[in-house]
Amino acid sequence: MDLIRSLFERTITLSDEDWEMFSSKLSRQEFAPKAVLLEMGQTENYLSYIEKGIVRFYIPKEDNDLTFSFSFHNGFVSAYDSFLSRIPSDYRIETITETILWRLTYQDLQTIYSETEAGNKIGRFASEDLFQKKAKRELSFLNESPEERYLKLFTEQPHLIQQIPLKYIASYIGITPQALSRIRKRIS
Amino acid sequence: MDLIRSLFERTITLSDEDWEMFSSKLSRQEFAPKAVLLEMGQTENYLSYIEKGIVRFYIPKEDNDLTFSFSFHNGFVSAYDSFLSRIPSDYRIETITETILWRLTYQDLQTIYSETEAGNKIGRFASEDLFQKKAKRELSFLNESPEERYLKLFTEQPHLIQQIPLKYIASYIGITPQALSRIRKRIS
DNA sequence: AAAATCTTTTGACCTTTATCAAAAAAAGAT
DNA sequence: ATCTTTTTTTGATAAAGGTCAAAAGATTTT
Repeated sequence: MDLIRSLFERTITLSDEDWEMFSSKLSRQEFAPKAVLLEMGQTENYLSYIEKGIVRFYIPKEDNDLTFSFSFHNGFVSAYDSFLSRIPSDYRIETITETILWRLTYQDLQTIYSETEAGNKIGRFASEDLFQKKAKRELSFLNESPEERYLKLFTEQPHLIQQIPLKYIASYIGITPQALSRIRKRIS
Repeated sequence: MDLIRSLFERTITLSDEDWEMFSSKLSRQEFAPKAVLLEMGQTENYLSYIEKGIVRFYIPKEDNDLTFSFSFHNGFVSAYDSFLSRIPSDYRIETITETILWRLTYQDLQTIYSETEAGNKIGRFASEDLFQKKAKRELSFLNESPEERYLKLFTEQPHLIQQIPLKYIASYIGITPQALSRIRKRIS
């Protein structure tokens, strides 16, 4: 729990009362591998912090799912667009490995927004952070070839490649598993 | 000015005092076509609302610029990542057509954040909005072919295709001008 | 209006990825 | 440990986009 606080306090300073109020709303939950955290068509009700584990975001497809994002240890999980807009999610969220989350419900977050000074600040930081990640990814699609995207993943997050099935990574990069297999062959 | 207020109030309700405080910081400025709003390497100092005009975000390249975003009439302009992080921007922002902006400086926004209740709320909404746009774009890269992306632009924002040079649109879609030209031929 | 510059199109050829199909390898279940 | 299922690799072919080069069309400048 203190871990979470120290994480936040890298960017935001919270008063003890605000922290008390905030942390009292968090609930800890464990999940097995391949547990569904949010089903497609459901409205996201949680904003969760990952204590441990790997989570995958994807649109289920007949043959090959469209995996568009991962979240890790120390990151956040939420179908944030659905969470914000209260519109059903058009994708599914699932654990890959065993995962431990600290969850905050939409209602509780609204309470935090309205009752604490720091609430909107937290919401603003979370959104700013998420925005910056997506902005980076946009440039990677425009600027880099699939091969470069893979190499970057490989060098920047090697643990990732070891724990996540390649077909998910292929999808995340924007190519077929066959093409990724050939890229790997080429660069090895 | 009232236009801006009514725009905000679609999502956020401001008290008259907060609005007074907020709007007093906005300054109106006009720009000619191809005016540089932010040079690469400079730290973004503005968050601006577009009253009129079209704006292009791009990384200058030897032969062909990498255009990754546009903003229009009623939208916002800012190298928001640089604005947030206070790190120099690695891209340039330029008008395409004659443009009128309402600008807010970083310092003034910080003042608004600290002095008004609504400040963080505004910041949160702006970030949430920007996040959702990038998230949509991420899926369009993974889900759609360049041809589909062009057709979507063409049907959803036809005015855009008339006013923006095709080579910028090609870059935005993620292909060369030659490839876009052939796509246009194919589907016409 | 003519010259100069920039944008868009076209052609030929090459590289990369998609697709269909199947084998090999790895992981999970009994 | 063996069988079953899933994941990864390999092969062959086709489609799409990239690249180099140049022509045609627009726009801007003088």
